[in-house]
Amino acid sequence: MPVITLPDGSQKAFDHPVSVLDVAADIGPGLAKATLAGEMDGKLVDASYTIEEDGRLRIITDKDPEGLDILRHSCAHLMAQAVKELFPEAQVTIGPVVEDGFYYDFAYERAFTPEDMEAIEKKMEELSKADYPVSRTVMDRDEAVEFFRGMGEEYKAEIIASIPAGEEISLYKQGEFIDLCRGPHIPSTGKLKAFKLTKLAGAYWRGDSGNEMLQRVYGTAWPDKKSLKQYLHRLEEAEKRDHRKIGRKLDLFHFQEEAPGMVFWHARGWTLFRVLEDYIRDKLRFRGYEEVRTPQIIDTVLWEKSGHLSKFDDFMFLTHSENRDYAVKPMNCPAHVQIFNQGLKSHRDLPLRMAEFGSCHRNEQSGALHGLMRVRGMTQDDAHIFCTEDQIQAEVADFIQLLFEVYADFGFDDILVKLSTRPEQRVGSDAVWDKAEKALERALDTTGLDWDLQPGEGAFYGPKIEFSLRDCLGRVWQCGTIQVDFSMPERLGAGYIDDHSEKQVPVMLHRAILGSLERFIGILIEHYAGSFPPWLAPIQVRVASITEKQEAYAEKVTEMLKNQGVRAESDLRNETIGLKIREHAMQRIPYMLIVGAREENDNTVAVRTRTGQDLGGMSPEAFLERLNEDIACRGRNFLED
RNA sequence: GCCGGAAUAGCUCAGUUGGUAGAGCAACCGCCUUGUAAGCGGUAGGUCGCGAGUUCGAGUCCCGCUUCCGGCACCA
Repeated sequence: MPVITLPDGSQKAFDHPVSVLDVAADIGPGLAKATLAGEMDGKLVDASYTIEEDGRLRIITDKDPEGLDILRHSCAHLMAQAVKELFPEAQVTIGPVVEDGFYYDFAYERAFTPEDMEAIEKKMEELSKADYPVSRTVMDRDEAVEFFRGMGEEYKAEIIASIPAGEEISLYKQGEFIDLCRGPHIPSTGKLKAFKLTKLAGAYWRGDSGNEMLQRVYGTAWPDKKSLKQYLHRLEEAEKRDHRKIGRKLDLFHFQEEAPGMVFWHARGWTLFRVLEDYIRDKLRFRGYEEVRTPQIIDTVLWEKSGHLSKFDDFMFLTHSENRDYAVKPMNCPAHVQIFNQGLKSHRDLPLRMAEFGSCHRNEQSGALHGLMRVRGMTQDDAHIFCTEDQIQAEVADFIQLLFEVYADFGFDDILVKLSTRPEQRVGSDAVWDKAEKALERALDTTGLDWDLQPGEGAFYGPKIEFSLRDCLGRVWQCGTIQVDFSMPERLGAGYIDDHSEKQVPVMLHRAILGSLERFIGILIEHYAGSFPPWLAPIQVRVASITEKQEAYAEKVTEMLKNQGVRAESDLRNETIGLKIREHAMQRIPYMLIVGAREENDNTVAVRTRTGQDLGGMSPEAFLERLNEDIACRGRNFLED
C-alpha cells in the first residue's frame, strides 16, 4: 500500500499498487496528459512503472530537462522505427541523445540520400500521428541476444552480448518496432510533435576507424513547434557568426586551393593577429619568460632523436636540399631543448621559461581541416618551462592563473577544463606519474574550477590539462594546454647540475594559453560576431567627411589620432554620409567620427558608434582620451554596455 | 583518411527536358556636394573548380582529380 511523497512534501496514500501515470492523474488530468516519465527515489522510470512501495516521486514532463532528454531519446526510436519500415534491410545500432537533439546509426547497404531523409521524416510524422503506445518488457541477456540475432539485428546482438551475463535487458516496443534500451521512454509516439531531421553523416561502428562505416542521421526534437522554430532560428543566427563568413566580409583573411589549410592573412586580419601576439608578449614579460625564435626547417636527424619522425611522419612536411633531409617543424619543443642545451645549466637557472610564437606546420588529414580552427600552418603561443619535479605544481598553478586572466580579458565564461592522466603505453615510473598527476590535480583544485577527469587520455610522455572553448555552433576546440613531459629532455640530452654537483634531467612543461593564434582568432571572431572591442579592432576609428570641403580637416584629425597610436583611417570619398555610415557600421568599426562644416568650425568631431549611438560632439582630444580609457580596460566598447 | 553534399562574375545566388551564360550588391566612369545604415545614370566584368569522355552541340549527362561544407576518425 504505497505512500507517495511528492516534491512539494505532500503525500498521497493508495491502497493498491499504482503507476506513475495514475499518480499524475490523481493530481489532475492536465498533469496526466503532460506526463512523460517519473523519477522514483532518484531513479528515472517510465510513466507506466508500477509503484508498490513507499517512496518519493517526481512527475517528469517536457518542462524538466530530463523530460526533454527522454523526448529526444524516444524521437531517436521513432526515427529507427521509420527507417525499419522504409528500409527493412537496414540494421539498427545505437541512438543516443546529444546536445539539442539525437542521432541514430544504421547499417545499410548504401548511403542514405537527402531524399531518403525527407522520406524518413515524413514516415516519422505518420508514426507519431498513429500514436503507438510504447511498452517495456524485460528479457534475460542470452535470450535477448538470440532474439535480436533472430531478427537479423547483428549489431544489437553484439551490443547485448557485451553486457554482463545475468543482467536484465529491457526492450521497448512501439507498433512492430522493438529496440534494446535502458529507457525510460515516453508513453506513446503521439507525444512527439516537434522534430526535424537535420543532417546525414557517416560514422564508424563503435567509433573505430578500423570498423565499417554506418549511416548516421541527426535530428532535433522539442516539446512544441514553437520551440523547434526558435531553435532553428537560433541556428541560423549562429551560422551568421561563422568566422569564415565574417573573415571574408571584414576582409581579414582567405584560403585558396594551392595552400589548403594555410592562411593568407589580409592587412586587417594580420593587425588583429599582431595585436593578440603583442598582448600575450606583454603578459609573458611580467611572468619571467624569455622569448626566442627557432628555425622553420630542421634536419630530420633531430626529429628522429625526438621520436616525432617515427610517430608522426605522415603528418610532417618533409623537404630535401643538397643531400640533406629536413622536416618543417611541427612543434617547437626539440628546438627549445637545443637552446637550453647551450652552456651548462645550474639548478639556480630553474625554472627556465622559454617562449616562442612558433610557426608550425602539420600535414593534417584533409577531412580535419576547418577554417581557422584546424589548419596546416599555425602559430602557437608556445612556451616550455624547464624545471624540477618539485616545481611542477607551482608552475602549473601559476600558468592556470595566467590563462584565466587572459581568457577573462576576452569575456570567456564557458571554459571546459579537462585533466588527462596516464595511458597504458607510457614512459616514466609510476612514482613520477603519481607526483605529476597529483601536482596537476592540486593546481586545478586551488583554482576552484569545475573540471573533468579523462583517465588514460594523457600523452605517453606525461599527463596534461586542456582548456577548450566553443564556437558559434557549440563545437568544442582545445585552445590552452599545459603538459608535463618526462621524456623529451632525456631523449635530447638536457641536463642541469643540482646542489650536490650531480647531473640531473629537468622536467619539461609544454604550455600554450591561446593554443594557436589562428584557432583563437577564429573563436574570437565568432565570440564577438566580428564586433571586436576597440583594443582588438583592426580599424578602431573611421573619420568620415561630409563634403570634400572638410577633406583637410578630416585628414588632420586622422593624422593626430594615428600619431597617438590609434588605428584610425579617414573616408574622404565623394559619397553621402549615410552610405559611409552604413558601410563602416557593417565593417563593425567601433567609432566613426563625422566631420562636416559645423565640426570643422568648432574644431570638434561628431562621435557615433557602430551600433548607432550618438555620443555628440567633442574635441578630437576629448575623444582620444575616452578611447584610450576604453582600450586600457580591454572591456567592450563603452557605448555598448 | 572515411561517408555524404557542393563548386557559375570580387560577394550572394538564379540558370527548364543538353541548344550562343543571368540578377542584385561590389568595382570602374560620369553627374550630384551630400548631416547619421543604400543619391542618380552609365560601363565593364565569366575557359561555369581542373582534366578526360558521351553528343552535331555540355554550366547541365558519365568518369577521374582538386578544394570547400556537414559529420566520423585523427589532433605530438
